[in-house]
Amino acid sequence: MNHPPATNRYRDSWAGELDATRADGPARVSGWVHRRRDHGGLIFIDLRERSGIVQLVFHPESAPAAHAEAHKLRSEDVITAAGTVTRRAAQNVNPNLATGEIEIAVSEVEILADADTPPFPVDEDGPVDENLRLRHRSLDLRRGPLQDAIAVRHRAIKTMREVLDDRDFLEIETPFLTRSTPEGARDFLVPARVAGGRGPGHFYALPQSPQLFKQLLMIGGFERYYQVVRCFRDEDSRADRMTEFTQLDIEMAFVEEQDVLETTEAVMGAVFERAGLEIPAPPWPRMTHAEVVGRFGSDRPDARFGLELSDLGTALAHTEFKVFSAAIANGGVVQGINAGPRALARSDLDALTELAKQHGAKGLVWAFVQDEAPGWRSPVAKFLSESEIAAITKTLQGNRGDVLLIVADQAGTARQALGALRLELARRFELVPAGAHDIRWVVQFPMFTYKPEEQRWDAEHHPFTAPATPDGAPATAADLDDPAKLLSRSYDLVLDGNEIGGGSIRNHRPDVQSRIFELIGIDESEAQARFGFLLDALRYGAPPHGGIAMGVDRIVALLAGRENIREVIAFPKATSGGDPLTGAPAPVDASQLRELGLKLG
RNA sequence: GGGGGCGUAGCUCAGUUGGUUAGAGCGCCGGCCUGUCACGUCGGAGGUCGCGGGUUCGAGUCCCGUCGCUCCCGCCA
Repeated sequence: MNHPPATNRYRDSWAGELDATRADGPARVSGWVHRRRDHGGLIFIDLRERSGIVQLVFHPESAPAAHAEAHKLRSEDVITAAGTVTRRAAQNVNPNLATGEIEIAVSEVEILADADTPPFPVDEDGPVDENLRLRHRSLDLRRGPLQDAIAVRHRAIKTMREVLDDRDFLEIETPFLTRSTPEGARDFLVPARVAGGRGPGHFYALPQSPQLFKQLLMIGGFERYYQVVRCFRDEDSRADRMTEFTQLDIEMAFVEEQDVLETTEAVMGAVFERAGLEIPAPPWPRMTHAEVVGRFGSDRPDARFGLELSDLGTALAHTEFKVFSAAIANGGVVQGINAGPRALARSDLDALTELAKQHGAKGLVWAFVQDEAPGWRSPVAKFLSESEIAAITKTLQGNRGDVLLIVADQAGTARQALGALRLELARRFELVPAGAHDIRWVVQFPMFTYKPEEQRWDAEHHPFTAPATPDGAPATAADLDDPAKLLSRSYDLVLDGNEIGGGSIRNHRPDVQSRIFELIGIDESEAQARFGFLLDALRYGAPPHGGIAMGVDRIVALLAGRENIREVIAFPKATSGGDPLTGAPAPVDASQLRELGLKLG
C-alpha cells in the first residue's frame, strides 16, 4: 500500500506499514483477527489486512474495557483497534514480522463483525481440499498464496497494457454475445429470447476468441488493437486450461511475422522483468515446427534439458526384427532417446512402457548399454544383429550404463510417446536445472492436417491463417493446389515447455481465403452463411494483418510458480466445469425455459 | 468417452491379516497463565469412515455400483 489510507472511523494507518517512525504516536487500524494469544493477563492479537500484519497488545490495567472485549475475540472476527504505536523492547522484537519492531497498545477496540469458526485455517497456507476452498472462496482469498497470486496477475496485466499503450495500441472491446466462430472447440451457447425478430430457437455463442472481430478492426483502420479478454471453450479442463480463460489479444495491420514477434517480445520481456523472472533478452530463438517436433517430440518443447530424439531408420535400414521393419514398411519410423545412466528397475521400465502406450505407442523397447557382447542388455537384443545394436548405440551416443528407449510407430505417435517419456524422465530425475528458463518461438506450423476419417484437410491453426510455401514465403491462391506441403505463417511462444501464446499472419485477400474454405470442405454458401461478414469486409480493402493471443492465466501461473491456473484465478471453475461456489450450472425455472421456447429433453 | 489417484473428526492425516469402545496433530469449547508471536498448560466436546448394495458371525478394511474432487489420454491452442 503505497498511499495513505482514507482517514475515517475505521483506520488512519495500514497495519502492515507501521514502523518505529510512528513510535509513541496514535494509530487506528482495522482488519481480521489473524491469531490470538491470550495469556490471561496480557492478550496479543495479530491483526491482518491486505498490507500485512501488526501485533495488538491489550493490557488489563491500562485499558480494562478493551482487554475485556479482547477476551471475546476469535479467528477472523473483524475489528477496529485504536491505541498507541509502541516500540518493542529489544528482546521482544519479532524478526519474522515486517512490523516486528513495534506493536499497538490498544486503548479502544470495536468488534465490527463476529466470525464463525472457519472451515479451514485462514492463518496458515497449508494444503486444504480444493473443493472446500472453492466453496469458501472468500476465506481462501484471504490467505497468503491467493493474495500474492492475484497481485502478480494484476501487475502482469498492467505491464502488458503499459507497453502496448506506449506503442499506440488501442484497447477495444468486442462482443460476448455473438455468433459461433470456427476455432475448433465446442461453443457455449446462449439461447436468445429475441434474436433479431427471428423468434425462439436461435442461439448466441460465447466467443472462443475475438478472432473475427479483431480482423474487422484491422479492416476498420485501427491498425493496432489489443484486449484483455475472456474467452470460452466448452471442452474438458486440465491443469493449464479451463472452460473460461483470459487472453491478451493483439492484432496489427501492415505487418509481417517479425513485427508481431517483436511486439510480443517487448510486452512479455517487460512482464517477465517486472515479475523478476530471469529470461534472456529478446530476440528469442526461433525454431520451425518441423525441427522442434523432430528433436523434442512436441510442438511445445522444453529445451532446458537434453534427451533429444534421434531417428534410427538408417541404422535399421535392413533389420529383420519385425517390430522395427514392419513399422518402417508401413510408412512409420523407429526413433529413440538416450535417457542417460539411470538406475531403472523393471517396474520403472514397465511404468515408462505404460506411459508410452498411453500416448498411443504399441510398446517401448528399452536397452541398457554394456561393454560385453552383444552390446545391450535388452529383451530385444537377440533379435538384432550386433552391427545394428552398435549402429543404434552410436546414433544415440550411448555409453556404458546408459538406458536407451526406442519406439517404432507412425511418426506422430512415436514422437509424442518419446516426447512424453522425455518429460517424465526429466521430472523423475530432476534434469531441469533449478531456476533455469527457456523461451523460444515455434514457427511455420503445417497449414493443414489431413483427416482420413473425414477424407478432408483441416486447418491446423484456424482457417484465417495465411499459408506459406515450404520455404516459408507467403503463398498465393495457386500454391494451395498442393496442400500437403504448405506451411502456415503462424507462431507459438513457448516458455519452459508451456505454450503461452500463439498467432499468425492472416489472409487479407479474399481469393486465398475462399480457396482455403474450399479445401477444408466449407463450400461457398456455408462460408457465406457463417463468415459472410468477414468475407464481405475483405472485399473492401483489407490491409495485410496479423496478431497473437497470449494465455494470461498460464503466464501468471508460471510467474507465480503455481502448477495450476486455478491458483491464479480469483473465482475458478472445478475441473468438471462446474462452480462449487455458486452451484453453476444449475436448473432454471420452467417459466424461463418457456420464454425461450425451450423444453427439457 | 477412456485410464490412474484421492474421499475416515471442522482441517491435515494414520488406521496392521476383516476382530474389543475408530486414533494423532492442529482447530474448537472451558479452566489457569502479564511478553507471547506455531504462546504454554490442564480438562472436554466432536465421527452417516462420500453414498447405496453385497460377502461375512463380524466390514473403515474385501466385492459390485454410484457420486464428488483431481491428474492424464481423447478433445482442446
